Amino acid sequence: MQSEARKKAKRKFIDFLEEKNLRITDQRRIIIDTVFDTEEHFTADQLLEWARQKDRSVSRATVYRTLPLLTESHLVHEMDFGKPYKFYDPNYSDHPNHNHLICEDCEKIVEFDSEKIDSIENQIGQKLGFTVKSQKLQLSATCDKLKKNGVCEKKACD
Amino acid sequence: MQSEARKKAKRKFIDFLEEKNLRITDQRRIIIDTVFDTEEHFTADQLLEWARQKDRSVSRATVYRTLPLLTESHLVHEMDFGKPYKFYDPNYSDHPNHNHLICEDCEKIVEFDSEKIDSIENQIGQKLGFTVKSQKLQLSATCDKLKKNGVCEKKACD
DNA sequence: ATAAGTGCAAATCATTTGCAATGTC
DNA sequence: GACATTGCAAATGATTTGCACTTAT
Repeated sequence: MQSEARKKAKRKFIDFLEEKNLRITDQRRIIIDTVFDTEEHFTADQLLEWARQKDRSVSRATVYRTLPLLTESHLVHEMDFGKPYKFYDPNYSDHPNHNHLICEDCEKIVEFDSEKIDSIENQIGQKLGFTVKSQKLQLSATCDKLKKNGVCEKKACD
Repeated sequence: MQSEARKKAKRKFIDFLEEKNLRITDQRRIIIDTVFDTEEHFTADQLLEWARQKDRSVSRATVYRTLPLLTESHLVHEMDFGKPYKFYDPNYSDHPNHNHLICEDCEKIVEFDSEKIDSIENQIGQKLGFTVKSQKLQLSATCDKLKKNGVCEKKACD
């Protein structure tokens, strides 16, 4: 699909590593490929699993050590939905202004843009005496389809 | 200040417990008093500390077992700011539509209302096929005062 | 009496870290 | 070769839970 954007993101991350004098190892390459070949949001655990499918040499520690680099480079966005683990979003550099809705029934995460909200946020920050660095608008919701059909798209819900 | 609202909140929580046939113990009374006598946002650990100042018989386990009851009653709001521990807000029932800004420098949490955002959120949910159950708009920001004066209100920042 | 509540200590579970070995530049 | 990076296993730290005892109703 959008392999162009993904290739660009990979290159940008490699550049980021080089600028910081960090090394491009096999494991990092595999993690990068995994991250930017999916459009889905993922957890550290999922990323580990996917990466190890490509190459067993990737360890949990390396995943956990690479994730902060990915977020620091602003190519991946870290998100907290009140669950005991974090979610990561590889689409961030494409549309940095997007927000998220998580379905309480199936944990599906849906992205949406909203510039309107962005401008309100900055107004609010100003009024309070802060400079807004980042915003997270997170909606928890229940799926309308579920109520009608008894199932979500992603998987069965109870 | 607003001891009326606080008294009401305490009573509501007692009612909540009674309706669920749960018991009103000394420890719970102390926790309730602690929670609704502050207007600050707090963590489980802070609540434990404050409660134990009033009465050493309160244990960490009881705090952790009471917190879910408080949030279930909708009198206290649980919040996640991407830190490894949760924050709780005892002002929730007063203005259920408020959102939060957290200062990255000193962890100070500031509340603000915004009905504008609420209505946008519901529109978005509808468009996507979800019924919005709850929303969290969280801004991370840096303190303007800090930049000028080199200190935040709450404590020194680096 | 009985079912709920308590403290304690042990268990969980995501994430982090120390260390000795290995790989990159 | 210097220094970053790795996997492993152990550590961390917030939260949860099993259990035997205690208490509210």
